[in-house]
Amino acid sequence: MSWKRDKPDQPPRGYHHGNLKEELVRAALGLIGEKGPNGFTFAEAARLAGVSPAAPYRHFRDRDDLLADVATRGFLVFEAALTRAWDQGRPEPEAAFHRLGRAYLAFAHDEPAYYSAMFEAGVSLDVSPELRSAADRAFLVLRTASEALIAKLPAGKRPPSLMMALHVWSMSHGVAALFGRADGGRRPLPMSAAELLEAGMLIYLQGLGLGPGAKD
Amino acid sequence: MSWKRDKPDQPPRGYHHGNLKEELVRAALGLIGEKGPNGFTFAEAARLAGVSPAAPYRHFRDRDDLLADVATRGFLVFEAALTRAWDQGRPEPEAAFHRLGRAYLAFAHDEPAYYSAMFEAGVSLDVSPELRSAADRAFLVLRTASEALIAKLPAGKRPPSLMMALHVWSMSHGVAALFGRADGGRRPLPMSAAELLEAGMLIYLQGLGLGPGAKD
DNA sequence: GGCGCCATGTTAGCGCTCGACACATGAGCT
DNA sequence: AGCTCATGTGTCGAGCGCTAACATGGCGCC
Repeated sequence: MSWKRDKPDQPPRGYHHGNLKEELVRAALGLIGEKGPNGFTFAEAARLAGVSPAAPYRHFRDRDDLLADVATRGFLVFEAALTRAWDQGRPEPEAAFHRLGRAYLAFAHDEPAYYSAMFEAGVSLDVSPELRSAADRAFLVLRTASEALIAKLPAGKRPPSLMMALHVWSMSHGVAALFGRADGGRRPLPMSAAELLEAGMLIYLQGLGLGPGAKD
Repeated sequence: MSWKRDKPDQPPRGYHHGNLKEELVRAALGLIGEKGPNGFTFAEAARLAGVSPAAPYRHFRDRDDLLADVATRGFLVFEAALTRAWDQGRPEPEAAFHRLGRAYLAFAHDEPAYYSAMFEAGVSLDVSPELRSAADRAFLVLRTASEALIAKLPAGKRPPSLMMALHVWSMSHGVAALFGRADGGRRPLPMSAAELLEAGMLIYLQGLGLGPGAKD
């Protein structure tokens, strides 16, 4: 009845929606962004898309399946943002590296819905190969950047690039999760999350021997 | 551990449970540990406690209120664990500091239910003053440890202890959230989460000038 | 062009949880 | 003893996840 068309001015669509899957994903994104990954409801997404509560099951096995799809798309967007920020390490790896950190936080801040689905919804990476592959590709950007920085160290003092990438990811994720959300009711800080992360990364790089006054 | 009431051979209790609030919290802990912070259900906790589905509402305003209570208790346990690990910086701050990091991960690993409620359930710290206060006291341990380490630096090179504590917390939380859970279906690592965090902290401290070969 | 398949949508319905009532019980106080 | 009130019970309505059976119409096939 009422889910037919909330907006009566919308052009009436036929029996078939034609693009329901996309619209469900967008509805889910909006709901997750508004009310968190748990406030999102299958039935409400259907309502937003203007279809009956059972229609989504034609496109997603269940609620988790939709969530996993959102997370997969999130990782794709994430990877694109990170890749753009890294820009193959131009003009120099250090500057590009700090752009990467800012891009990480910017993504968590500007795309809270994606970020929630990716890291906070409890979706296992194993539910679909596409999800894992998308997550792996996003991580690969961090790894590539870490390798480029490590290459500037003398051969004897190079840490494993995988470990460095994991450190970078951990710190970025920690800052984003604890302090980086849009005033999510967490702790007030004397500095912005971006500044906090940048300072932390500078100290970490210094510890690796990649400080500002490091000689290569 | 036989707090379950579903055993029919249990001595029947009277109309009043007598300790329902505590038992609900323990039931919630068990459920969160088993099925994640969302798999936990108010009615099921009541069932585990052997009371009717409506009884919990006499003790908790709603589901979130119970979750917040669990989180508050979690922070108390967390603070105790961290305080014990730090042990006032004995015998020397560096060793105590690394104990602290291991304690952080051990807590995330050994008490996944508490950790979920504290950091992953989306509970805002503002829902109750006790929760915020408990979280603040746990953080204070990290801050105290950071101050003790910073004091070993020459006066001109001391970073703000708040910032350092935030860095420590961020990295610990990042490692715990991304890799520290009990094989929760995340990414396989070439090293344990504890080793990863310890290595990261060593590099970070090195960057601050607190490395193994630092002179004080 | 006509026909039929089947992807996509709808309705109906089951079992569940959340949360709200009114009501029952009995522990502790006076 | 008798009162009182915190605590537990029974029951209800609304909403959600998900399934099964049915309706529609776009598209390929002859």
